Amino acid sequence: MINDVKPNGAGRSRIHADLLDSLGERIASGRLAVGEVLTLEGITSSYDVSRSAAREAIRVLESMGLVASKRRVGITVRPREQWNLFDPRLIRWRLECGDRSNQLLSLSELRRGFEPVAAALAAERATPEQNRTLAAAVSDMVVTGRDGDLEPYLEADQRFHRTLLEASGNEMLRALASVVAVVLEGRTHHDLMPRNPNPEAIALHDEVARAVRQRDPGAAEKSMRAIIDEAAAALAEEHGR
Amino acid sequence: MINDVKPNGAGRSRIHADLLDSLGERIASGRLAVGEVLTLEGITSSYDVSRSAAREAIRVLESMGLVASKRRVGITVRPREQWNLFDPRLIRWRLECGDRSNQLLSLSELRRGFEPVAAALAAERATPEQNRTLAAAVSDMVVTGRDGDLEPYLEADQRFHRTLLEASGNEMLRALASVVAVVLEGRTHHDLMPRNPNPEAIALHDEVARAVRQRDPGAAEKSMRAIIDEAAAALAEEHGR
DNA sequence: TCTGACCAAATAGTCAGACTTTTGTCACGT
DNA sequence: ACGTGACAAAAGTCTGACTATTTGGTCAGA
Repeated sequence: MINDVKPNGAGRSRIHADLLDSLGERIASGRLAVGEVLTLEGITSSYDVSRSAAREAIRVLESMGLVASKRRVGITVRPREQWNLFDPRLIRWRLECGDRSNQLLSLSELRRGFEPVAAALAAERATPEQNRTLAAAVSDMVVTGRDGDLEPYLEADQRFHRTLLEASGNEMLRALASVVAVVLEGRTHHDLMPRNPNPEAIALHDEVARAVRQRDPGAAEKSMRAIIDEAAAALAEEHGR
Repeated sequence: MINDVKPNGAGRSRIHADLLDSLGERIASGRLAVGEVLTLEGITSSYDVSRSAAREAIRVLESMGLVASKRRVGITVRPREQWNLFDPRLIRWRLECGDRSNQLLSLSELRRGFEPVAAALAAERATPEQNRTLAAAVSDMVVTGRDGDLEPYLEADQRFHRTLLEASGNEMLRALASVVAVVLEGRTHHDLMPRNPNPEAIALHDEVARAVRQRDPGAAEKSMRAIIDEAAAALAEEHGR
């Protein structure tokens, strides 16, 4: 009996969510190794859930590319190359255990690609409302950053990036907002942030907001690239010590 | 009774796959509008499948952010901003109907972000084996492109981009290979390609391959950007006429 | 008439058990 | 060695029951 699931609180559909979370995290962390084989029977008995609950969880994991189900064989953990790494849940699982900094490193490389492009597009398309939101977010980052209030700072930071990606007017870029949010969250919640946010980083956010407001795609793109590089450098430093 | 599902061939788990496909496509195409409400009961009776099958399909759609399920109210189609647009299946559904060119346009903007970065990274990290694969893919593109063999050309094109993304050594970038593959596939299978591939585009692929081989990240990045721009321009032209 | 408490119906969530289909394995005969 | 056929294991599917939650309405009282 695997005592991995959270207590069945007064919440909604806990069984499915808990089972999914537990299995997903076990796979993401490698505790269930690639190639390992499960059976529905095994899951129902070790987690003490019904067959339907187990099947539904497996179907979701299958849709994320984490497992493959075959008759007469069972449920096999698929090789990592087949995982759908952009699923926010999988990202969260991977951050919660195992290769945390690994994940954050690859995410940073990726952000270096798409956030500058998003900034450039936003400079062409942002609405006045979005510009106001960006300015407000930067302002909040300044205050909370100075006081060392990490939670509100995180919220403002997320708001900044989400707004910028939305302002790009590109649905796919906007969809990456949840990914970026998870990354920022993971960075502060897993002690990969300096206790006080770097004032330089905040200044760069301000530069981006200003460039977007002034419809200067080139400058927006450049400053955004600087933000990512700063974040990557900070991450490397925290990781190194 | 909605006669939307493919005939139950000799395949494996047809019921689930067909139901999921049908529902997913109906939602992606907008035939099931945002905010519309389904019930399990309705699904089981209109598709003539069991409750379990319906539940499993809904659970997967839920995990993609396409629907939300609530007691006493039913299964609601969620607003598009909440969809997980990076799920390869959703991309395919959206290409198969409705906003095909819309989707391809946003994908192009996105590719403009990450493929150049991938090319630059590949120039630093590609193995000799990968360089060989890139060269072979370009060679195949030249011959099949000259003869107008669109299917083999597509295959070589996909191979090129997949290899490049893999060579970036970044797992997230590699994961985008399936996205790019679907896009390339959609472009040729939906008459959004010129009958004969543009020789200039092929030359650009060759430039990228050479820059990667010569460990020149800047050149690789630049040429890759040119590829994307060429593709976007071609797409706009095909779309425009 | 408004307010609040309570009740009933609708609907998803969960479970248990049966049957069907596919497929890997192994024993058997050639 | 090489088919080949029987067996069994496992997922796939279906059905029906029960549970839990939430909505919406009803009714008593102020």
